[in-house]
Amino acid sequence: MESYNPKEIERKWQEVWLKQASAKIDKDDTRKKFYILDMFPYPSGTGLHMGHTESYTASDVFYRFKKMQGFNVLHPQGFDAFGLPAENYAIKTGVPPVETTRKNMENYIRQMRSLGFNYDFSEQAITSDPEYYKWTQWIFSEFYKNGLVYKKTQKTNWCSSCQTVIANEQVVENECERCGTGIEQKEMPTWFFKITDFAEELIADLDNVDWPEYTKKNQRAWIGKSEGTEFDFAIKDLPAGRQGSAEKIRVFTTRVDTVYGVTYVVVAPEHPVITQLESQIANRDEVFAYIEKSKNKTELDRMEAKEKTGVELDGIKAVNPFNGEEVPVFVADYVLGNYGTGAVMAVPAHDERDWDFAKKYDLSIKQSIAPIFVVKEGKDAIRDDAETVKRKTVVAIIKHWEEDKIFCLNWEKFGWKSFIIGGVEDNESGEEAAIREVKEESGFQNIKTIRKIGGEVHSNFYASHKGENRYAKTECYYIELGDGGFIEPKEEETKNHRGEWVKLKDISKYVNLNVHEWFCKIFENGDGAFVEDGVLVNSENYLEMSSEEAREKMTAWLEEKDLGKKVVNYRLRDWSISRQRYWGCPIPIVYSPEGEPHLVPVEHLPWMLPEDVDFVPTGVSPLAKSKELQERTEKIFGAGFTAEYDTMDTFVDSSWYFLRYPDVHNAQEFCSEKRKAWLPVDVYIGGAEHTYMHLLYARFFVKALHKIGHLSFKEPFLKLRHQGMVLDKEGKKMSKSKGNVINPDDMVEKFGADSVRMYMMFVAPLEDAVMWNEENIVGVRRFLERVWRLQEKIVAENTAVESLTHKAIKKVGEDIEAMKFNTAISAMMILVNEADKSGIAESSYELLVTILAPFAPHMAEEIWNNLGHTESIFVSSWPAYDPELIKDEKINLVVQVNGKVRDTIEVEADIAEDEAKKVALESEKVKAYVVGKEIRKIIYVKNKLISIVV
RNA sequence: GGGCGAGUGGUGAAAUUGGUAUACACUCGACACUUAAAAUGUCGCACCGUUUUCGGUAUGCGGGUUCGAGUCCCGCCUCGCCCACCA
Repeated sequence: MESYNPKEIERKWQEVWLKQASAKIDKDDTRKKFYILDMFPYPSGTGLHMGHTESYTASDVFYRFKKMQGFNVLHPQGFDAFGLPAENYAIKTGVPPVETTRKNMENYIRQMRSLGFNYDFSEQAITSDPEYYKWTQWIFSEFYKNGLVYKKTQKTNWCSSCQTVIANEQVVENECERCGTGIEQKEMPTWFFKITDFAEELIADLDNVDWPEYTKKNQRAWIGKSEGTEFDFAIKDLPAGRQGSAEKIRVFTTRVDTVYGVTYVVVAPEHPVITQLESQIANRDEVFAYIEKSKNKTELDRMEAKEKTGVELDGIKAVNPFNGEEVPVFVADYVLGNYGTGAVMAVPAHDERDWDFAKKYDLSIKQSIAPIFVVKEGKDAIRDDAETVKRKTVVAIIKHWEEDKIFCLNWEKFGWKSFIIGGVEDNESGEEAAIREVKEESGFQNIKTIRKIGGEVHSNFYASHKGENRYAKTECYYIELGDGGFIEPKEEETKNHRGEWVKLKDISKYVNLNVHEWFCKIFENGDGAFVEDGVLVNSENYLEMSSEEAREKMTAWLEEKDLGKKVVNYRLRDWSISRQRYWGCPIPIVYSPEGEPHLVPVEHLPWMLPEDVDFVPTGVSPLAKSKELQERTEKIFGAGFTAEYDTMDTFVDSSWYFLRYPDVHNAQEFCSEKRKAWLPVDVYIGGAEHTYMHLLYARFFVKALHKIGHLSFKEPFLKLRHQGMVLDKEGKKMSKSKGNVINPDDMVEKFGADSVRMYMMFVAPLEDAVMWNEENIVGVRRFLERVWRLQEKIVAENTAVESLTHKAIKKVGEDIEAMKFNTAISAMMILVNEADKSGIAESSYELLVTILAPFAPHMAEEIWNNLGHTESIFVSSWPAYDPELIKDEKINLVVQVNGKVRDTIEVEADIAEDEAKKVALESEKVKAYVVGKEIRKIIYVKNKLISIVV
């Protein structure tokens, strides 16, 4: 027999598959349909990368498996062919993008064939084909007609290097995702898709799809739903005739419960109220200088100066509707103009950003929420049968006059360790109480300094030394002693506790009561905003209410007074789709001489991308320079009409390509009703980097088309799986600059496609990172060689191998279904290792080759052929395993004594419980541990183990 | 700073979801075949002690639940990815 020669047999079978059009399916037969989809590639000049190789291998394995199971499987491929690199290449070389793209696509197809991927390339979707983008434009028109498209002049992210507008999602750390240039804000007329109309559905319907949990979570976070309250701060004392539109500032907050802690109001630099009130602002120049400066802030300024800045609007006061308090108004760029209402109520005590700002500008900080500690467990838990007594209390942290020591109380009877604590009498301030308690309880008389620490804290617990439930409101004071002047405390003060000095550095480990721990933390780390929920303080009618209840009550009050309402806000913004680029789908819009936009009617679609353009970007869209486009527009619509010169974001093209595959050649519809039966996609495989853009936009398209009535379903991808990254052997990302990029062509040349495929699938689970280490690939190559050589090790019968074969059939089938390709391969290795030693019956060998076929299709075809079959192995069906053959006759019964394995005994499978126990107890090894002891319990797990407890 | 995920031999990784931890591979070592090398095959490979047997300790660290924990609970540590003024 000839030795295994992958190069030869792979070329041979790739030609056969091509000639037989083995990837062709009858798309009108949807009886047992299955749609598995890859994320189509952008045809770049560098060709297929290893990430594609991995995910396309996974889908090819899955596709071949499903096909053998008898499904009519749609497994298409295409190209996301519009995009910047081809245009940039054109700028450099003058080669038109259409040509570059065509050449690159041919290379991709060659590469995909060389890896044995079985796609029907006569049924591609290529986004730059007029036949394809006709329908991109048609969908745009449908969205337009249904109010899902609008044009707005607004600040947009402008990349000065790419000379184009880019979407929020494409801005990374204030830099262009593609070229790394700093993003500027530029006013541009821009077309938007109203993706925010679907924000709620985009969150809710994630519950209905089988996607990785973290992908769902990230997408939910990206959409960023937040429920809160919007309400008005009136502007104080506007002179008559000045009131107009700016008599109030509307703010958005998720924490209306903190409203009594408002000490100022902040508006974003672009907030209209500033110009509306311009004449009232005393420090106009300063304010406008600030606004101008924040507009031109680059990402560098922001990174370096993390500190918040702002300017007060002198002469303007806002009125808190809850308590009538007048507070100053600031403009500051830490408030975003395009989120919420562009204005916030500032509560420094309960918001970190406001805290920082207030500290910097020395603004007042007012507590309105207190943390609350309720003891629910243990001996201090509140008791239903005890009375609750409310008390104001103080905690005093007393520092030694010379050493770094704190005076503490040890309540040995109760197990408490605390600072000095005591009640506040009527007609006594907290500070006075603290001083009095220190003198009475500690005996020390000479107080040098006293300073308040933190705010008010509430606690609810059972006070066993008093036999009552306590609801305590506690403040904390830090006291430094002047000297050791001391008067022995009265006995009643010290009967429950004993005073002791604790080293300063041990203090946080010493105190063990919740309120004391709380103050200790503030004492050690300093104060900050308390941002969690708690109970209301300093809040008039809402005292001691929980944050949650207060939010409801306060919002209801605002609604009743018509001052505000409950609202839901989303982080998600509408999708800006205009790009000032050439190599994209033209937006099917023309403008009348008056500048009114009109849709290009359907009969003129595709609205062709002109060819007579100069690619060099000037900030004006290249399409503006096309004579042909201008003439075409005027010819159809009349003199003076002009075309829209912007093209669409390429994410638009890729948001619906999966809808086209079932019916790619249809010139009348994007997909016929009949062929829509293929949809939605059953399994989608691709990189996790598409979580935020592509996957979100595609979901939006389907929801929008569903709403308009073109689709009957609401989610495009029922099951989604990500492949991990392919890294170099040191675990580093591959990049041109590091020179560690691996080219799939080289690997196929060196090891053969089947080995490359096997290695990709074997080395790690699909979703984990693959470290590409050429040393390790020999493992799967050896395996394939062994499979090959089994052709010479055929025996008449080998029941042990037959049993292993059926076990492998079961395991491989289940593992492919669950996309656990690595363990599927290891099951085949176990089988082959045994067969290599003891031979294999021809029937078993055929079964082995059949289950190997999805992974190593070329070799499988070749052996199958050598075994005398004339048809492709992929025509045969996935074998069923024989349940009788996978049953083990004997099992190893594990015997544990007190949880430790003491013996394993070979017994008949399905042994009865009594019998198993008997066998276990008869074991000499077990006896050594059991004899003379009382057996308390015996646990039996069927066909697994006996656990004896003595 | 926030969110998510992960830590198991020299390495990539398994573990039917609470039931013999380290399957399957790579590397490494020894041996066989060979004039030699490659290829191939056989054996060994978590750690410590006895070197047939056996016992003890190990899944980042520390506790807990359980007859039994890599898996569940609590508290730490380290790494990775994503997001980062979203009120």
